[in-house]
Amino acid sequence: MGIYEELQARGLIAQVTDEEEIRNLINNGGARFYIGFDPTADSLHVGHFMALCLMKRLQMAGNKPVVLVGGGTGYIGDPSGRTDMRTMMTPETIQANCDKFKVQMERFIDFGPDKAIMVNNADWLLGLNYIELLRDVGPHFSVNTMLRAECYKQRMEKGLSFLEFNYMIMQAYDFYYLHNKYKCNMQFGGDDQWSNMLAGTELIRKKTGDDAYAMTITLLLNSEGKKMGKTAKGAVWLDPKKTSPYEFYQYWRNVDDADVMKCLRMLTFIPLSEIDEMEKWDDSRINEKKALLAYELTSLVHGKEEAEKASETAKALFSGKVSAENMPSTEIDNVADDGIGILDLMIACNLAKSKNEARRLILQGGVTVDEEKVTEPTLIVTKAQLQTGAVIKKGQKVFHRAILKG
RNA sequence: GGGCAGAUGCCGGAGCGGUUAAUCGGAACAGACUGUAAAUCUGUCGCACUCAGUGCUACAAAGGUUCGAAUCCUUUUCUGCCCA
Repeated sequence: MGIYEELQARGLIAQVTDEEEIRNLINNGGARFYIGFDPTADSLHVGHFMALCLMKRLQMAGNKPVVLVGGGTGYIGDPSGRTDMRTMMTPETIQANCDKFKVQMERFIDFGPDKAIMVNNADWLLGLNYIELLRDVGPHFSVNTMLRAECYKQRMEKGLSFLEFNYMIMQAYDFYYLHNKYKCNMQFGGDDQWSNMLAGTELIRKKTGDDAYAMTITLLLNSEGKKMGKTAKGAVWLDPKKTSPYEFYQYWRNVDDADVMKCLRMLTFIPLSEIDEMEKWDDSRINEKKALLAYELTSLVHGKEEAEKASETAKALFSGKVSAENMPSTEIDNVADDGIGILDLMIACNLAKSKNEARRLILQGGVTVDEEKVTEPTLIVTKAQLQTGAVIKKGQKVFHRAILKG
């Protein structure tokens, strides 16, 4: 079974421009493919993770990845699938984000000689001359076609600025540029990128007569049809400072029953034969699958050691032992001699946004400190408790340790 | 450039002079039930406090009319639609 068949079996392939050609290329390690990442935040998140995994799989099969960081397109903002305009980022932010991306990606992709390269489209986009560009690629784009593109449809009703309209042209130009410079012959991307990617293959064909291919990855949606990787706090990040390994683990530990198998297939590197075997498991083993999923992913992103810790912590906490070491924690300073009020403490630990919210949680019986249910919002947590690390439990499954600083 | 319509809480969307911190739906959070799942039921869902109460800040922004404005008027900003 070739890599193409494996991707297909894992449900990762959404659309392809030419199945036969693509199959041949990637199964024989002949693809030099690129995936673009827009630096819209200071960390990669779960959405990018899919793309990274795909890259890794293809790299393992002998294909050469080109990681493109959108330092230039970041100035524009991709309107695909969005109903509102992106906020404009400053050049400094864009650059800082690009740098962070690079560090995170090095965990996954081997950037050794002749293995993979990383480029930043700022290097060629920022120096473009408007008139030259127009004369160069302008004639090859049909506005009529562009307006019909799915990715602009939504925005046609809500309003689409010329700035964002040009995103497609920039992305197509990227592909064209990479094709010329690095013999890049394929592009991968999220399913929402389909029209942008097609624009690229067409531009290459029109300008050079060469064939180039595009393939999209299925977006990871949960059983409700929403993008996965979002929590109440926002995205699930790959940066341990933004989403701790424990929280990351918990996110996957808590996926819907209906989504477990899909996630195992699409996100992990567990051999398909084992996954097929798991499919046959009795329903009573569903939690085993979830634990496995969480462990595998945490291990991929944060390393085996962190995965081990997160898994141990979770096991301990949920079996009632509160002594676990690795739960998320906050260092508290400025504590008066007689202690700190539970309301302030919860805010300090980010467990509540306001005192009102904290009070509410307590009145509803949702807060526990060191295994004792808090009944009064006036409760004081003493310095002694904080010294050893007071464990606050919010709701059924949010554990947090508050430790005295110093 | 001209005409028309609109801007309400996380999102959608009511309200069109007082009884409105703002109907309703979704999301979210807590409780019950469970398997750290889903579904269901209950409660909560602007901020603060001495919290069954009180105060403050809010309906794009700024002014104004009024005893009283999210609701009326003026200007500004933004958005959609139509005409050029």
